[in-house]
Amino acid sequence: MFFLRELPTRMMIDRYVSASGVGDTDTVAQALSMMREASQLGRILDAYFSNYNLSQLKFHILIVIDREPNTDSLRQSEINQRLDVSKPVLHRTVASLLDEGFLVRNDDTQDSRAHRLALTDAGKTMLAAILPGYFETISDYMEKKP
Amino acid sequence: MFFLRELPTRMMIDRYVSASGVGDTDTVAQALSMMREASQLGRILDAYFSNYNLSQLKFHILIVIDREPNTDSLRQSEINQRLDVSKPVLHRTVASLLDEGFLVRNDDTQDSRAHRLALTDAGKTMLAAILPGYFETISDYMEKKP
DNA sequence: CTTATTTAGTTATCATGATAATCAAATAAG
DNA sequence: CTTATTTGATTATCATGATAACTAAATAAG
Repeated sequence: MFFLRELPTRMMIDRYVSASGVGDTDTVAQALSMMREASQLGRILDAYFSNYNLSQLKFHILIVIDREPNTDSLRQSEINQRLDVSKPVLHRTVASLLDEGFLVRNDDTQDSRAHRLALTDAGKTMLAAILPGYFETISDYMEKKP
Repeated sequence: MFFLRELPTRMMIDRYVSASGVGDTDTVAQALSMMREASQLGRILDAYFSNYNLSQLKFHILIVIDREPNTDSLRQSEINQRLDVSKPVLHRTVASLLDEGFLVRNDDTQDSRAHRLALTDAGKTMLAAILPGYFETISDYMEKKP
């Protein structure tokens, strides 16, 4: 999260960046602007997902299972390879998706410690319902921002 | 936070965006890429701040007080106008900065409900110590990313 | 003036991120 | 084979974000 509503002035950045010779002022200004915009868009998307009682993480879990080319299920550890989130948070969020009926869990025949997670029909329906508005929300933000 | 390590393919975006006519595929792809990069840089910055037992929010609080042109103190409500964060979180984090000795709090002579928050010498020293590395960290990330 | 509304700050509670530590099964090493 | 290490999942605990509801003081409205 990047909280600053007004970014540091070019002068202020310049005082530390080009003065100390560690980088380019414009590039740093661009990075700060990127972080601010991503925070704003992130908040807008969180609001969009909350209409469906979902979160960005839940959405991403559904997405990575759905888009897998050769199977319709993944292990928790495989989801973890695809999502940059800690194991306990993934575990808790998967548990919540199971509880809400968007995922089902079956034993893994290869490894008795593991399970395979697949989308239910409700999960597929939710994903189909949420995707167009997701891209539209992003598209709207990009058009309307200065 | 944007967790997806691999962004949706252009084809997948296209299926929802240009097909439904609600936006431009390239623009959406650019937005997703921006969110991913901002997440990654955010994690790197969090790691940098944690070396100083600080957070991005604490840093931003110190910054907005320090950069104020006509005064060396702000009310909590004034900080809130400058930072996109909820009142309770700001309150808690200011309390923590007071406790750590980076801020001091004095009564506001205009309004008995309010207080004025100013940097201590330790706060100014911390800010001076952390700023160059902050910009350098951002600069490094921008140079090294693909 | 008195009452109503707004503003500044605070408290309680919840949601969602992280790390550290643990258990059991699978795999590698001796 | 037996022991050591790695891997998959889980639990406990903490950090840091949010909203809702509250108090007290300041300000506006009647």
